[in-house]
Amino acid sequence: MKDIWGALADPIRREILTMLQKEDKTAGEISAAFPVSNATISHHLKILREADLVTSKKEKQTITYSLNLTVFQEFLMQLSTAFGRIEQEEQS
Amino acid sequence: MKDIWGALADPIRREILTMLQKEDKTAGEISAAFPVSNATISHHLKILREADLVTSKKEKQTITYSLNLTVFQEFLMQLSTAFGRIEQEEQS
DNA sequence: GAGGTATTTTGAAATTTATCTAAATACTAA
DNA sequence: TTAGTATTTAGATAAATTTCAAAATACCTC
Repeated sequence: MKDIWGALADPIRREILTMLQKEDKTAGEISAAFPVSNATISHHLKILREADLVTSKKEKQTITYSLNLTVFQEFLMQLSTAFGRIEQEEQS
Repeated sequence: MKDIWGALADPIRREILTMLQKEDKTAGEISAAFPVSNATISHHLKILREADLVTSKKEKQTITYSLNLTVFQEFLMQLSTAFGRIEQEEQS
């Protein structure tokens, strides 16, 4: 459904993206990191999938999630062109 | 309250920011641009103010809103450092 | 097939958000 | 001070979102 803003509006979903930066994780591993039910995390993952911010790959029993960095960076690009280029910070 | 993500989650609020890029506008001018009541727009403006994304200045009868580009760009900076630097596009 | 683990889906409750109308505030001008 | 314009606040309702427990799906192993 491609609602990136909506997907990014929830703090749990943003944390999920952050943890996927380091490495791919299974739904169970992601779920274990938050104090909510796995049904809830599954729902958050669905929203992230629909926004194309993550991809999932079914393995034996588990489903492994990966960050779709490309989509995220395209989103950042659009934002930064829409709202003025990001300044070159050159401290030192 | 500084909830930038929350403030940016709503499409009307994002449009308000976009229209303030061109030039400052009064609450009434902003309100006139959307098919919702001015009370609703006033509420959206409050959320944008609390997120520090806009500033307001009371003039005679009107209140003029301005985009706080600095806060927006800091937000972009944080995002882009968190999720990998934005590529240097150098098409010609 | 029976049981076990991993994950998603369903359906419902709770919370939050967006919206409206009406009332309140503030200022101007006659 | 009365009337008018601009904006916000209050209170209520509607719609969307988050969450949970329980059921469903899928796959693996005995």
